[in-house]
Amino acid sequence: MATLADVARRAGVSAATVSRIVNGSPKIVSEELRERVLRAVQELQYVPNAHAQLLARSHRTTVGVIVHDVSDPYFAEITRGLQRVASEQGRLVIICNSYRDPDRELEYVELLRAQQVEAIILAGSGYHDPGFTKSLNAKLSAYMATGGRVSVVGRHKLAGDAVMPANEEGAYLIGREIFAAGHRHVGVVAAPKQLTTTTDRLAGLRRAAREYRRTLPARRIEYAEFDRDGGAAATAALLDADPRLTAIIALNDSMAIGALSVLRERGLSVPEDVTVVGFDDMPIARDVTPALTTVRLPLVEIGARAIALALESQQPNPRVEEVEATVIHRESLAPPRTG
Amino acid sequence: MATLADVARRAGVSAATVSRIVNGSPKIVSEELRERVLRAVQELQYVPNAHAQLLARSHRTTVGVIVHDVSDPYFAEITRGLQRVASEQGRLVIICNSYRDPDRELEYVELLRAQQVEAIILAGSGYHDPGFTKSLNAKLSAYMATGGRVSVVGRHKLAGDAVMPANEEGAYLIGREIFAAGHRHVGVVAAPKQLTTTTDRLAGLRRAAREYRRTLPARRIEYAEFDRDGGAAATAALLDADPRLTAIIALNDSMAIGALSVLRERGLSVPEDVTVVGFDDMPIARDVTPALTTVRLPLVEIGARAIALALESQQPNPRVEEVEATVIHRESLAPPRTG
DNA sequence: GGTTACAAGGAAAGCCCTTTCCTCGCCTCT
DNA sequence: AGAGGCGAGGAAAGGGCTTTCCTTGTAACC
Repeated sequence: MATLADVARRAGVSAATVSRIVNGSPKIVSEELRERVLRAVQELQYVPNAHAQLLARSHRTTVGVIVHDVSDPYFAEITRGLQRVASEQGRLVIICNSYRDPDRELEYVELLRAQQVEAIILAGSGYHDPGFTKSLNAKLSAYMATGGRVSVVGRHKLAGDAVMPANEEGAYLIGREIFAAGHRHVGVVAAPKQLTTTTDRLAGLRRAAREYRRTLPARRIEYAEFDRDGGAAATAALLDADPRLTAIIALNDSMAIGALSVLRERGLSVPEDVTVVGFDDMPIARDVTPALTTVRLPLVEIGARAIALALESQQPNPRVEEVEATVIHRESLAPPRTG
Repeated sequence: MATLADVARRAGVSAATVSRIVNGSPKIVSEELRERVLRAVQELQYVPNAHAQLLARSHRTTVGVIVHDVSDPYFAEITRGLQRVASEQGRLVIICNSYRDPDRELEYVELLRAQQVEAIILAGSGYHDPGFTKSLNAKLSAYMATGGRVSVVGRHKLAGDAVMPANEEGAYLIGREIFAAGHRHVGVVAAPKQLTTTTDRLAGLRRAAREYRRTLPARRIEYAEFDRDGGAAATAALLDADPRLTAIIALNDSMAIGALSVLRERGLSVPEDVTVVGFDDMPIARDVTPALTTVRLPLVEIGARAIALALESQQPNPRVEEVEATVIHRESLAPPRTG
């Protein structure tokens, strides 16, 4: 690779001059030199070494984001919002997939710190695991102590700014709809227990149940992987345990889609035989049959807010922003047959 | 941020020793010093500056990938394969979304070069635009001239290794199924004309048509954005122009899903009234109603191959690997009503 | 006892830039 | 004519790390 020095030599000027021209510094440089340098840059196909620049300059310009998996639509949407703001602000973003592995998450925080990122965004559910939370917080605090910015989405107990999707409230709202429609035998297709997202949403559901003088017994909650196949498995288990189920609440849309597929296989029609609702309102939710009634979280905006928070001027006290959830009514919810 | 020198000072040793311990160099260091250093590292929460390391070391360890949009399932899958191989090989990957903007693509090549990446992977359709192709090639060649590795997926005319999805062949195969089933009025929901993916797939369709002594007149091809809404718009246009259509071939699954939604709105049932087929076999294809008959491209593997090619030992002559397409039979294809 | 050999740790050069501080030459003003 | 000012360009000091080459101290050998 051609270096600054190569260009300088070729143009017969000092490195300082080349640097000034290449970076458009305010310092005035004569037209003649400028031309010679630019020509040399062209001829050598010179591109400045970003790492050397970073070392020499003081300000950082990269932000890191840790998600469970970008190819999961939930995170894809968040990342999209994030990217938009990032490029508006001239920042490069490094995306890291933790695949819901706490250790990997820890490693990535370290890696991003090593990369000297300006901010770290953590998206995705937290874990009920005090040990892990503690060590993550320790790493995050160390990073923040040296001027790093941290912003998390949907995690209660972490250092840094936070944007909190209304998981509890959203679940409460959709739960109300279910109970208001008269469902008595309702099953919950849930994500793994140790995810805070699971417990938050479950809490909302329970609040709705209480309001309608119902309960959500443990046997009507089936925990599984937080994806389509997990949803299918949990639905099958629920149905096997109690064939009278008239409604299934899935804790996200992917799981709801898995539920739909099992129901179809078993010849049960939705919503006539069984109501199914999801959570998140991912784009595909309107295109499955029947279109999913679900809870919308403004994911793109959540991502955008998270990075904006991190990038905004250094405020000492962590801020938390709540974002609302709304129920999207489509076709997969109906009253039970025997009303 | 604590630096190497800080650690050295605190442990009362030289920077060289700290470096050797932190990086596990083969050089032997006494147990006592090692302990002192490790303790200092702990206390200072020291993390080596990755940029300084990169500058000081010779070997690179990051690869860059340019896709149209990671949140598009097509690229999400490719990226997943890519990421897998990358972490197996201890590489960090930087993902760049070009949003199908040629200029941005050019910029990103530059940016990745500046980041000193070991390899650049370009995924996603090429453009029929000689000027752009030429300048992209120039940049790529400059990069390769200095030891950079390039690998592209599905682009004919670019420097570097390539993995070529069988776009023409896949389209030919699905085309044959359509014509063999007896469809005579078939419309094509196509992506923008200037994408090579469009022309390749169209070519395959034409070959199939020829074999069945049919043609694909221009008025039966509607070009639109390469996504769900584009598919919906194109389908509507096609239907308006010729209500007798009995089959719609969409050039990818997203567009097919858009087609499905328009058909549903208009009260046409699939596949009884109209057959719909897609392309790519993205995960959701099996979950829409009716499940999509489509062409499968092994996307995860394509991503994995692309990065493997780039990372393998420096072979001078570019290699190209073809990957096969297969038709996945589901429920959205049937013979036309009037035999 | 003197030489050699080796092991353990340190000094310093180098990686590629940015930026501060200088220098030099010329113009302007009195 | 001399002082002062200013404008254009360069020298050099970092920035944080790796790694080569040295130095020093000790063990081993004849």
